[in-house]
Amino acid sequence: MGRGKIVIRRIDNSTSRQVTFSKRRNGLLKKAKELAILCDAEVGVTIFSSTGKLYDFASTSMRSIIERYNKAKEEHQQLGSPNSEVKFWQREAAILRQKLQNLQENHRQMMGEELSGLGVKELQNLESQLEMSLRGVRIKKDQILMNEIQELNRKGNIIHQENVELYKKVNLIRQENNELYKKGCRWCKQRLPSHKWFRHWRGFTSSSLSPAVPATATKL
Amino acid sequence: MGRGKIVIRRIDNSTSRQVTFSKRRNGLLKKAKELAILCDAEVGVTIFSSTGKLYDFASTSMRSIIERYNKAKEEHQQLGSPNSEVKFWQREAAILRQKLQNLQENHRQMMGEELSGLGVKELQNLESQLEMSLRGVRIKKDQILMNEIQELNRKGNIIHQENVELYKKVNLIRQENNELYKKGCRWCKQRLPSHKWFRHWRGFTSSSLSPAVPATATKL
DNA sequence: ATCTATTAATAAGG
DNA sequence: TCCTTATTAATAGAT
Repeated sequence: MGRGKIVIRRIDNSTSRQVTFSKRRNGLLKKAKELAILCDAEVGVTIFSSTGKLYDFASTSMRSIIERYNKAKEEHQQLGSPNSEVKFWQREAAILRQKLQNLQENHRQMMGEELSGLGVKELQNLESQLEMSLRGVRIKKDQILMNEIQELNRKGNIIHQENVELYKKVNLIRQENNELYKKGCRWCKQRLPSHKWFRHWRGFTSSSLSPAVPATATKL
Repeated sequence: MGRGKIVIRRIDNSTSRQVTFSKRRNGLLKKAKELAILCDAEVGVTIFSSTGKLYDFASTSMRSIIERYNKAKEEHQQLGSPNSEVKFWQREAAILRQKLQNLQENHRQMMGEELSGLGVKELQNLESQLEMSLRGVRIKKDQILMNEIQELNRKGNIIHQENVELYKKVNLIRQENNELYKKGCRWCKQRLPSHKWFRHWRGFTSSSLSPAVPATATKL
C-alpha cells in the first residue's frame, strides 16, 4: 500500500525506519481504537520504539487490561489462588460487569438500537414503553412551560398595576406642577416662562417617588 | 476500505460485529507484528472481545512488555503484589458501580422516571430521542408484520393452486365413475342402481389420488 | 469461508 | 514532521 511493495523485514536505513515507525505506529493505534469502538472490545497496545520511547493506547485503562490479562492467563495455569479477598472483589467486579452489560442491552433497545432479534411481542412492549415515556416527558415539559407562562403573566400583571400607579402619581405631580407654575416659585417667588420652569425647579424629593418604583419592577 | 465507507461507531448488528471483530482483530495483530519487525520495536497487543475472550500478540513476551511499561510509567506497584491487587479490584468495582449508576439514571429518564430536575432543553432532547427510538421500533415491527403477511399470502396462493388441481382431479374421477356406472361393475359385471353403486365399488386406488395431495397441503 | 469493489494505509519523494 | 501521489493492503458487503 505504497509506491511499491515491501518485504516485512527490518528496515536497514535508520531514517526510513524512523519514518515508517512513525507512520505505522499511528496506523496501529488508530486501528486499535477503531476495533475497540466498532466491536465493543477492550483493547490495549503498547509500543516501544527502537530508541526506547513508549507509545500506548488503551480503550479502557492499561491497568485494567493488564489485570484482566493476568487473570485470564492465571485461569489457564493455576486455579488455586490463596487470596480470598482478591477473589471476592473479582467476583464483585464480574457481577457488576454483568449487570452493566444487561442494563446496557436494555438501554440500547430503548434507544432504538439492536432491534434485530426481537419478536413482534417484544417490539410492541418496547413501543408502548416508549409511548408511555414520551407522554410522561411531554407532560413534564408542558408543565414547566405552562408554569413559566403563568409566572410571566403574574409578573406582567404586577408590572401593569405598578404602571397604573405610576401614571396616577405622574398626573398628580403634573397637576401640582401646574399649580406651582401659576403661583410662581415658592422659594424665590419668581415667575418664569413655562419652558424655563423645569430647569429652575429642583425636582421632586426622592421620597415622593420611591414607593411606586419597587425593586420588582426592574426584574424583567 | 470495503464496499462502502463506514463510520467508526459500535456496530449494532451482533453478527456483523462479530465478523468485523474477527477480520479487524487479525488485521491489528498482523500490523503489530509488521511494526515490530520493520522498525525493530517491542510491541504488545491485548484484545478482549465483547464476550470476554482474550487475543494477544507480543513481539517479545507480554511479561517483558508489561514490566517495561510499568517502569516507563514509573509505577512500581508490581502487578503480582497481592496487596495492590485487592485495591485494584476494589477500585474496579467502584468504577463499575459508578458506571452502572450513571447508566441507570440515564435509563430511568428514558423510562419516563425521575424527570424532576431536568430543564426544558433536556426534556426536549429526551423527547426527540424517544421519538426517534419509537420510529425505529415501529418500522422494525411493521417490517416483521409485513413480512408475515407476505408469507401468508404466498402460502395462501400455493394452497389455492393445490385446490384448483384437486378440483380438476375430482372432476376427472367423477367422470370416470359415471362411465363405470354405465358399463356396470368391471369385476362382477353387476349393474346396480346409482345409490348402491358407491357402496359396492371398492374405491380408487391410493395411487390415483396421492399426487394431488402433497404434504404441503396439510401444513396449514 | 471466499470473493471483489471500494476505501484506507502507506512507500517514496519533496 | 507534514504534504502529495501512486500503489498496495485491508476490509465491507455479498455470497
